[in-house]
Amino acid sequence: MQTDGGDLPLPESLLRVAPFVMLQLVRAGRRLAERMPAGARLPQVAVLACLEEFGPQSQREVGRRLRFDPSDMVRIVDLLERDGHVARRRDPDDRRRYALAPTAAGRRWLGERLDAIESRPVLLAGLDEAERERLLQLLVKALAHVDGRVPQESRAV
Amino acid sequence: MQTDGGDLPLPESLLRVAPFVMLQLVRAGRRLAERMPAGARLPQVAVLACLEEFGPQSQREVGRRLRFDPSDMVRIVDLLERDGHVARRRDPDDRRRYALAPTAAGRRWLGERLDAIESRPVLLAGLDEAERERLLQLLVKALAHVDGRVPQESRAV
DNA sequence: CCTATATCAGATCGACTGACATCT
DNA sequence: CAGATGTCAGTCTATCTGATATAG
Repeated sequence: MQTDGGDLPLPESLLRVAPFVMLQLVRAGRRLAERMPAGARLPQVAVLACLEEFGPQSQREVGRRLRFDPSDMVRIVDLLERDGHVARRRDPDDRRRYALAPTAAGRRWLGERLDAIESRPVLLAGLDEAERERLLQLLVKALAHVDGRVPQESRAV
Repeated sequence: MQTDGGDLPLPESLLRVAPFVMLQLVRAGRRLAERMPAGARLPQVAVLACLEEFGPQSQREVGRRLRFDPSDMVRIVDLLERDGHVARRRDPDDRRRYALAPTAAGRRWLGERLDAIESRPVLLAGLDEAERERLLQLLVKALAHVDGRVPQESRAV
C-alpha cells in the first residue's frame, strides 16, 4: 500500500549516494507513468526513435541499441503495431528478420511525445532550463562511460 | 539473453530525454549490483542509514521515509537481521511496533558501504569529482520537487 | 469498535533464461 | 550442418494489493 502519509525526511547520508537518488527519481517516474496507456510509455518511444533515426531494422538490432531483451521486444513491438505506429514487414533480403518501419501516424506520435517530454519535463520540473541541460549532459557522459554505445557528438563536454 | 554483441549507438533524440538516460543508468547499476550478496544492496544500506541518522524507528516509519512498501520492509529487515546489522526489538511504549536499531557491526558496515560508494563511484566513473558533485546536487533538487521529503539544507543551490 | 503495525499470500511488471520453429 | 531471428513458456525480482493477527 506504500504508506505515503507524512513527509518524513530522507537521511542526509543517502543524498550523497547518486545511485540512490537516481533510483528514487526513476521510481517516482514509474508511479507517474502508470497513468499513461501501456503503448505510450518510454520503451515504445525509444523503439520508435531508433527506427526514425536509423531506418528500418530488425527487432534484434533495436534491442541491442536499447539493451532490451529480444523476447521483451516482442511485446513492446506488439503494442506499437496494435496502435498503428510501426509496420512489421519482413526483410525481403533475410526473411528471418523484420524490417520494422514507423508508420506516418507513428512518426507523428513520436514527434508529439518527444515534444511533450521536452516542454513539460515532469520529473525535472524542479530545475530550470539551464539546470536540466547540464544534468542531461552529465547523465549522458556517465552513461557513455558505463555503456559504450553513446554517439561521439553527445559525449563532448 | 539481452544480446550485447555489437556496440550499436543510441539515437540522439533519446539522449535528450532525461528519464530515459536515467533509466538506462539505473538498469546498468542493477546489472552491476547483481554480483553483490542480497544483504549488501541499496535497500539495506538505505534502511540502516535511516536508523543511524534518525534513531530507532518502526519498520513503517522507515518505509515512509524511503517510499518502501511496509510488506517489502519485512524482507529487507529480515536480511539485515540475518546478517547481524539490525536488532528487531519491540518498542516497549507500543508493542505493535519494532524499535529497529543498528548493531555495532551494522554501524561499521554502513560506514564501510558509504565510504566504498563515495570512493569508488562505479556508475559515475566517467565523471570527475566536481561533475559528480554537481550531478548529485541537481538530482537532489529535482527529487525535492517531485517528492517533498528532502531536508532543507540539501535543497539549497 | 476502529485504527495502526507487522506479516503473509498473491497479482503484476520488468528483466532474464531456455527451448523451439524458421530461415540463411 | 551451424548460426541468426522471432517467439513463447517460465523464472526471478521489485512493487503493490488484500487479508489477518495482534496491539493500542
